[in-house]
Amino acid sequence: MPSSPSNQSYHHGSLRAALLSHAMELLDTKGIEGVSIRAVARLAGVAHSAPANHFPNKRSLMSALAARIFNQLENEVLAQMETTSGQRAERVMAFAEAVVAFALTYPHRYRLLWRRESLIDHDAELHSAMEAVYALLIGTIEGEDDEFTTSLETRAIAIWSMVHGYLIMRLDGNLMEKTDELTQAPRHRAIITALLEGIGGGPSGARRDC
Amino acid sequence: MPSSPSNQSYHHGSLRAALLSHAMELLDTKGIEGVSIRAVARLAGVAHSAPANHFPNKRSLMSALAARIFNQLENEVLAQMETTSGQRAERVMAFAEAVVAFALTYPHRYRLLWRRESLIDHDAELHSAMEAVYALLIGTIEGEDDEFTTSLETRAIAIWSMVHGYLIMRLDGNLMEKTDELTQAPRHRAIITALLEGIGGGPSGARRDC
DNA sequence: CTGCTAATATTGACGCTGTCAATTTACGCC
DNA sequence: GGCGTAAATTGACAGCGTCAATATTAGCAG
Repeated sequence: MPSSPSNQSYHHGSLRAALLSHAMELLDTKGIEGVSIRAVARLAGVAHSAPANHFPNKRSLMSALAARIFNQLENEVLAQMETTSGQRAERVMAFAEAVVAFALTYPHRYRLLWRRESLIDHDAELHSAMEAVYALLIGTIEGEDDEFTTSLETRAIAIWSMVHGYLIMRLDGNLMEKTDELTQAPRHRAIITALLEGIGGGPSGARRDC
Repeated sequence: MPSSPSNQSYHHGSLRAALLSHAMELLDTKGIEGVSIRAVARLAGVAHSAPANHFPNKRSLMSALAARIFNQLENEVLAQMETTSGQRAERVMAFAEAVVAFALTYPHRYRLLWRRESLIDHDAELHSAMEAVYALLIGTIEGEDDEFTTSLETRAIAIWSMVHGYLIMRLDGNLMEKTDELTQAPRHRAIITALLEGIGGGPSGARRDC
């Protein structure tokens, strides 16, 4: 009966799913370095070498984990964007809001997404899971006539880069600690605003919130 | 004679500097995971436990390495910015240009700078080395009257985030491969341009280069 | 110049890791 | 019912970071 995970038979039945689940648990509690094949196997109650049947090496396990995390992120972004059907700026802000919220809630999961040394270089499943999130981002800025200096794709990468760069530094506490302790959470809103309005041309508004 | 590294005496003389040098060499050739205390000691020709006298643990070694890398980056940025004494946009571009060039030349060094799990949380030397680069960035955008929607600090973090986010994804090959193979290197110029001109308000120029 | 102390390097051990090989178990299909 | 094969087990290996005990030497006090 493959549907019973706690089966005490020799064969686990659904070990692959159980391994991923325990790996996620370890990732959340102990961080990326805390995820080891042997520890995961221990949690699943199987021998240290049992995972080898489902994941040929550690990177394979971590890649499957990362793909699952990208899928979660996609769902979070989708949910957040359903609450907003407004203008381009609001849609971009909703995207950023969802990613920031996810990363701050599950910092280690978010970090793993970019830990390329721990992942398989061109894993198909992982790649398509990431592309799905990227497609959502494209959806936030396309549709209207594009007469910007930069292309649609460049602007998408710009948004993605900024959100990601901000998060990595915030999660690590670099540069941010002294600033965010004062202004609290919505700093990322100001960051996105800076991107939307530009920082090189001159004043484009009166209100300053951060 | 502490100035002779290849001294065959029992005491190395300048082991700490030699260890850092060999660690940098390993970092460049084998990546972050390739830097191990024992491998570094092997390269230096000392016992596997000799580094413990100079670095209490691995994070201490990696932090010293990262601080040295930040210092190198600071010099690169300084050199690049001396070639440009132009407007704000050109200074920002020069900063980005220097960081991008450094990261593409020494990808593993750049990656280590943000590998917080491998570094000491609040190492003083590392922190001040990073702040020095941050101060250069502040210098690129301050001076003129600030009447932007966002604060000076927010705009600095925005630039830094965008450059960093772009680089991490480009080094990893995420999202970038299919785009950069077409447009080649100067994609990051377009990214910075997007930030300078803004992406939310509407067209602000006619020329489109990427 | 002698002697002592503290710094530095060595050896050895421990538990942990990822990975491989050989073996045992049991499911499912003919 | 037997059998092939997938799945799990045990055991081993080298490499890792770290600690403890030991050996060597540099530098300074007298």
